[in-house]
Amino acid sequence: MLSKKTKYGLKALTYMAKKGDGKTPILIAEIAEQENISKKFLEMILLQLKNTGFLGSKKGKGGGYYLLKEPKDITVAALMRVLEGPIAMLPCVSLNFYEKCDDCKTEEECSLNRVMVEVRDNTLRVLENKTLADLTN
Amino acid sequence: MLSKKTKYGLKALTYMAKKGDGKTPILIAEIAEQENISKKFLEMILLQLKNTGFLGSKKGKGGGYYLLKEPKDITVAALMRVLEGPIAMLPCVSLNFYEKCDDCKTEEECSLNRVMVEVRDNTLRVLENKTLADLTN
DNA sequence: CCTTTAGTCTACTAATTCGATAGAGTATTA
DNA sequence: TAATACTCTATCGAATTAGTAGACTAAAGG
Repeated sequence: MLSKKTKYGLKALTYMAKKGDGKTPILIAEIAEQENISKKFLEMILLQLKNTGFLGSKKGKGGGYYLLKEPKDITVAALMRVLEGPIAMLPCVSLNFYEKCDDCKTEEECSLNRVMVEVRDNTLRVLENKTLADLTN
Repeated sequence: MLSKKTKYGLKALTYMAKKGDGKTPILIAEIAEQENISKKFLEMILLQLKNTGFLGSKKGKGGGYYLLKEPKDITVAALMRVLEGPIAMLPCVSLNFYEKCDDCKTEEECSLNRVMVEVRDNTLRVLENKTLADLTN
């Protein structure tokens, strides 16, 4: 299951993609209210998305956050990796967060490895091809 | 990501499917050693799988656990639902653990709902058709 | 019948994560 | 220079995760 952080992050950026023109900043407070998200919690999430290159920000009056790329160029998979971490069900089948399992001798012998690779590929086929632009419909 | 509990449970039952004849009990200790799982932790997992109808048990000398069904009749999805809970990424798209999201007005309006349904369907297509018999290869 | 074996059950723990909040600080605008 | 709005650090309680300890019960077998 996705954490609320990931869910809120995706919903917030979808809101921004739907509403914004790409350069006019949008208030945290507005997003929080519209999407029913705790404002303080959302602050943290958007800040992280800024620090990872998805958002730009402007302080003071008329400030807020804005998307740095076009919605169609931001995949759900990329956002999930930043907010949630690995998409795969096991570390040993993760493409971006690979880690060896310490209870398996080899990955060839691991009974779960192959199935989880298959799950991962099916999941990624969806998430890599879905962008913020698709979520706004 | 799957919890270790789920991972261990799947590996343990795969071991049993590979090794057992369906009625001769297999020792917890043997599975734990062969699959590098903490014995005490595995006790708890197998007990749960007994209480949910997957395993039978026998106490005393010559005792242990045995599968109640044939490996080909136990899907990975069924095991994961018992050990891990929901397979879907959001409660509102879970077939077996459905829950309404309190931050969304309606599910039609929710930008994430449709994508997550698609992910779920793709994941289930794999997991529902994969049985313990497939894992033993 | 008594010892050994092996699953059952309850309880507890340490560490981590999750979701959220508080409040001071800083940049920007008017 | 006052108001605005993002930035940063710190903290919090609750829940979850992974694992351990130890007593209890059922069964086999000599």
